[in-house]
Amino acid sequence: MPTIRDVARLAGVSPATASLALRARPGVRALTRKLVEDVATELRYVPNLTGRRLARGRADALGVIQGLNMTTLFSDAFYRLVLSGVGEAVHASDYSLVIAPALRPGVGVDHLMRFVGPGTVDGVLIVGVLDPEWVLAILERGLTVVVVDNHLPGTKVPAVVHDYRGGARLVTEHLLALGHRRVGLVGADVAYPFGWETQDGYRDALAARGLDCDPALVRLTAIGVDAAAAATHGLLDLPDPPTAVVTVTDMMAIGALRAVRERGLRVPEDLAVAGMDDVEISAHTDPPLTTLRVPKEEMGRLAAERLMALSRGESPVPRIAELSGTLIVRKSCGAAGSDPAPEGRATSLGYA
Amino acid sequence: MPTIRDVARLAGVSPATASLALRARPGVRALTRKLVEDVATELRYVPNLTGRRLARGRADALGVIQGLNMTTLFSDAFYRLVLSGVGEAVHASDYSLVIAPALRPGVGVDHLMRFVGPGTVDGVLIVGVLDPEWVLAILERGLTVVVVDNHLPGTKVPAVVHDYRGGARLVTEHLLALGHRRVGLVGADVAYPFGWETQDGYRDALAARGLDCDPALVRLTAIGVDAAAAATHGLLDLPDPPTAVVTVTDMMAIGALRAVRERGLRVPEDLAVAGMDDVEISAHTDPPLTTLRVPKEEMGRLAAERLMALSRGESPVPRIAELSGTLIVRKSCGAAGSDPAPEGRATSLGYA
DNA sequence: TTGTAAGCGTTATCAC
DNA sequence: GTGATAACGCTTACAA
Repeated sequence: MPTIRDVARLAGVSPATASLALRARPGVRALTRKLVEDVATELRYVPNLTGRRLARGRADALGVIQGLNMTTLFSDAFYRLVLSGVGEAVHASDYSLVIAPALRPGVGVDHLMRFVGPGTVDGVLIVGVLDPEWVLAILERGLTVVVVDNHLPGTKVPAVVHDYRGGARLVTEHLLALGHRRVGLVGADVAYPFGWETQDGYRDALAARGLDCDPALVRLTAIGVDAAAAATHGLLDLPDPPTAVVTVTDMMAIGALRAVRERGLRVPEDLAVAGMDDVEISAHTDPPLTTLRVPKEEMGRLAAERLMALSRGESPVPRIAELSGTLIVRKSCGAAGSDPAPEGRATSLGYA
Repeated sequence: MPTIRDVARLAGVSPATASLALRARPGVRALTRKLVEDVATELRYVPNLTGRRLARGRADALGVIQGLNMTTLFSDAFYRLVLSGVGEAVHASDYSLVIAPALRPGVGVDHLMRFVGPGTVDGVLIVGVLDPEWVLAILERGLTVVVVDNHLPGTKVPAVVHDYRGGARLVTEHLLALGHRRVGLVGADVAYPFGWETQDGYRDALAARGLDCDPALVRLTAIGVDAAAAATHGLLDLPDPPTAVVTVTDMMAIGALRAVRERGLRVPEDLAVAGMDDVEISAHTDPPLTTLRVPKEEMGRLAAERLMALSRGESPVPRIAELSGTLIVRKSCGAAGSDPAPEGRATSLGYA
């Protein structure tokens, strides 16, 4: 592997000059630059990033740490789109993207530093939910941190979040606007903001119509297809069952669809079902899901941009950026809608 | 940021000893080691990976370069599972995973070296199809390369591939075994191995039964839902249309399903449809797809392992590793089957 | 068992 | 404009 000294020697200049020339920096004669460049291509010289990083004291790279509320970043229907946005932004700025292993029992924060420690990356993005102590442990290791799709109340950790409260309200209001008066909630029984924000949004919508919240209609369960199916069965077992239900993720909505099907009932005639997230599969269920489109890629993009800014010493404000979703009306609530354009780059960036 | 010299100084030892102690290497007294470790945790010392990489001359990291036959590695239904397997293997070996930006006009191989050049990674995995010249250009830059899901005939580039020929044959045979005699092929009009291998497999199956291959039943199109739908329409327009069709990807099968639906016909009664790949969505179409399960995660895992072995100087044989898929019988061909376990590790988010 | 010293490949500072 | 030279943080002979 030729080094910059090899290039310099063959070009008859010093390494310093060769370095300047190859990076097209001012302060080197055009002729000299040309000479150096020619030698470099001749030698098939590739600058060694590691050397450069050490010398410059920065990596121009970002790390990604996955939260605990997903099995795998790559396979999770929601987060892989966030990751896609991250990749876009990072590469657009000529930063590298480093993926850390998932935290597991046995893989602690210190182990993580062997992959995304200071020096290798200029900061890390925490995607999803991670115990606050762990986040703080990461900060203590000297890394710049931005959290996506979660925030740590009571801390100063910058975050990019989605307005789940407003989103849940929007979805619930849609059902109410369709005339439903008994709307159930299949919520998430989790101890992080997503859990209570979605419940609050649901209650906001009811309250705005002056409706009472019947506790029997609220079921908190694990986030998953099976648990949501069970919860839906529970709702339909009620003496006075709901005519519509909001599930806080689309995968849970798929569970609800299954429960209805298992009873020989139909969606939306017997039960209207609305989800949240708008993942790939949501347009292909039977019937296609009415849901809230969470701007997943945009969240990833924004978070990456903020992290890069932070690593350059800038301080983006506000500390917490909140994006809002949009209602996607398909067929699972009865108000038929044509399928909208798939989620893509051009999304309105509604700060709340 | 404390360095190893800080740790050494405070522990009253030399950097060399501190280095040995912190890496739990032999040749240092237990007491000394304990002392060094204590100082390190006290100082919150995190070893700087960049320094280590430079000193050791290896990165313990792998890069991933995405091929041209996908939009995004993270969002592609097929390749994200390959990537998932890669991540698993890489992290299991304590290697880092670096994602390179997609090659585009303007992002050439040299630009790529700013992300996954020698020094930063010990080798790169090329996922999917890339022009042979580009692969060679990467090799010329001194990187170790393994290609996944494609191979470069006539070169010595190691690869992990899937037996698409055998797979297409398996799927076609399934249709023939069900009694179909006019089986169409919606193949891929592409100039890389996948294209012709799938065609060969289809013909193999027919030949094994002593059937002629009616050229009118073979349609080569772009890989995509719409093109496949159009091709299927073409087949159904024939005076003597097929009673079954094989599409070489599941996304194309979805196009075929749509075409049948658009004509007011039914699957499988009027046309049996079989796909290949078995992506996430394939179990959720209406009807669920009978398809070939390509071991995507396994391919990624194996490729990563081979690349790591290669980077350590070992030479895995054979140069090309070929994996085979398995037939997944669902309902789109009429031979009802219960849905098999999903690919990969059990996930609580498992689809219904 | 421990310390010294020489690199690894690059960039940045400063003379010239 | 260009060239020495000194870092950057770590590992590893080799010497003690």
